Amino acid sequence: MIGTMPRAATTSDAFNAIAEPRRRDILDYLAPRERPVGDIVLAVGLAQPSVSKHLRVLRDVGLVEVRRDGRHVFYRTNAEGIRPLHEWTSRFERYWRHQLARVKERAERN
Amino acid sequence: MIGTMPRAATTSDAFNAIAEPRRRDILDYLAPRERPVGDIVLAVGLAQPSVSKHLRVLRDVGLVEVRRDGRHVFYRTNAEGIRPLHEWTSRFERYWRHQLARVKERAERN
DNA sequence: CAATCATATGCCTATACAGGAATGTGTCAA
DNA sequence: TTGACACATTCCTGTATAGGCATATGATTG
Repeated sequence: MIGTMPRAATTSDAFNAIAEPRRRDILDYLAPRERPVGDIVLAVGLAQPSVSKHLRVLRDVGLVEVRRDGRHVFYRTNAEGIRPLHEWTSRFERYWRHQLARVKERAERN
Repeated sequence: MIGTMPRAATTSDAFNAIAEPRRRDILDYLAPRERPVGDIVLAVGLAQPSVSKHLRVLRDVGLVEVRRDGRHVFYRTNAEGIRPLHEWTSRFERYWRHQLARVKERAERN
């Protein structure tokens, strides 16, 4: 049998990958520029193995890219991978703008 | 003991809630206007209990709101809940714009 | 009140983590 | 080659699903 359909793998797509807060922390930290794993460990305050595992997930879904330089491994964000997420959320942008407009409108009537 | 720290609950925040594709389907379907559960069931092609459970999650994180009218329960999106997601992804927007610019640049040199 | 429609909730199971601890792997210096 | 440094991977465990199925709940009508 195929069995049931549990929660999807974190590596199934960017949406699942960024559901984890620490992975967003990592991406935030990497946003300005590439960093070696050791720096990421210090920045996010997690154990090194945990960080490596998170980086593995981010790498599998294409949210980060890797470059090796001697003993150091540098990670950098691949913003292109975040784009689908941004585009999906953009679909609803107009709605909160409308809401904001309504709120303002009400405020101005007082 | 507190135990280990497994994957966060889907109801912990919007990021976790929308990690599930069917929930995004539901939000997409609700985007234009409110709908009763029965219509959502037909639209997403899931069993009614599954849909109700997804709606429950979306409701718990504030991504949808409910209105009851007789036997029918109408759900509508609360775009405000998607906003944090949009804003988080916006942080990286400039990067893919830069990438796009670089790609264009290369193309124009040929 | 009974029957029915529209939803919601409970139970069960296979699956997928996330972190901790220990260990493996690759690279460089002496 | 040996030791140290920088990361990656494996194993283990408690927790959190997502869907199927059965059932409970709320509202409407006869």
